[in-house]
Amino acid sequence: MKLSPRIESFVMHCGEMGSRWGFNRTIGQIMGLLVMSEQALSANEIGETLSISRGNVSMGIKELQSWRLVNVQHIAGDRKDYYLPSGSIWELANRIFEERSKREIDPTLSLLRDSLLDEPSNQHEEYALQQMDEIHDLLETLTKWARELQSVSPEKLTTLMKLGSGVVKMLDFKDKVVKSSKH
Amino acid sequence: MKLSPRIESFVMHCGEMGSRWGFNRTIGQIMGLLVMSEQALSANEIGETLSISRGNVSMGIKELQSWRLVNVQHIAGDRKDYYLPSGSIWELANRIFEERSKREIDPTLSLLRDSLLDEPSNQHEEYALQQMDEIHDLLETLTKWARELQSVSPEKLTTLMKLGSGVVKMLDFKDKVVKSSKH
DNA sequence: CTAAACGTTCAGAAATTATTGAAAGTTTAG
DNA sequence: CTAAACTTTCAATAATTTCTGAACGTTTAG
Repeated sequence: MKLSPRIESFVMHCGEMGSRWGFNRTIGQIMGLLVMSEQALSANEIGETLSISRGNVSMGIKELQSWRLVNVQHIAGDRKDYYLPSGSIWELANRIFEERSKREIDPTLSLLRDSLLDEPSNQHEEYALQQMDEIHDLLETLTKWARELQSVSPEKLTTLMKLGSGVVKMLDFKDKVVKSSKH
Repeated sequence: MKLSPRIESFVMHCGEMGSRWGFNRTIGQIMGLLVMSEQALSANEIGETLSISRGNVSMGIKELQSWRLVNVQHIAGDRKDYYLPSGSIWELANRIFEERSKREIDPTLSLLRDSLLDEPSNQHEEYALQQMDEIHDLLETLTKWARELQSVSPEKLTTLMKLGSGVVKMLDFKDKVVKSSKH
């Protein structure tokens, strides 16, 4: 499949950014390609378009499935697997976010939880544990916040995001209302 | 410098997580070590404690400085540079967040902006550009949100975070108040 | 001025990660 | 059952990233 220059440069960009987004070049390219394509693509089409081996496509798709970013589609009378993004751009971003906190935050949180069970045993540990405790708190708050936002409907989330720092003004507003109702 | 088992395992964990957080093992370890240490450390102390070469420490510190995560401290009558984290845990997390969006989002945003200037030139591009546009929107909203939250004071941000999905209930609350005031 | 005590750089070596392609596994049409 | 059309796996290889240590630069004490 030949890509237009513009689409090709987007796909290649996804490759370059791949490792920053948490996967590797090939996987970035595959995802970029699938997102750009209106039809689901077969493994062969993907491999030919990106000039990568059949085996590599298979591994890449497997990884993307573990991130819940692609789904398989079957076409009646055709034995091939056709791959497509598992949802809208919004949903994909959400999954990446979720999956990344699982990989980047959860392990640390669990280490810190264990580590903080015992009392400090000397001067150095006193300070170190204090620091660990702060990190622990921060991460707990972050994941709690993230988890709760996951359960909010996309529309409300959009409203919230569009509001930006207006959220803070709203906080003040609520404070005022609550206070004045106490009088 | 000999570390207690608990501190050592935290530092090693930072090493393992390093690449997931956007840097590499050594850099993760150095940062972990500095965060655990009440006193600023010299390059030699860092290298000896972590068993890494002098050159590697130098490069690691340089990288951490480019992330604005460590500062240098000088002690009168001592020629050595002493390194320490550039702020509280909260501030460090903030900087990592900021720096990562710079590296993970900005380049894509700029590619998309350019790419979306011209009209689609065929059927495939029509769909592809629509997708690019959605990604563009999402990233713009995200960065705007992030930028605005950066300008909010830590205390208010803490209140906001502790509130969690309560924020959404507040949205409803505001709606109600606004609506009822229209009667 | 010299030597010691630092920090920095960078070419080559080592370690890690990604990729290929051949072999093996699976499914289905005939 | 067999062959064809697929997918998956994995050992070997290639590419990339990280690390070392020697060479070099700078500053200052004596």
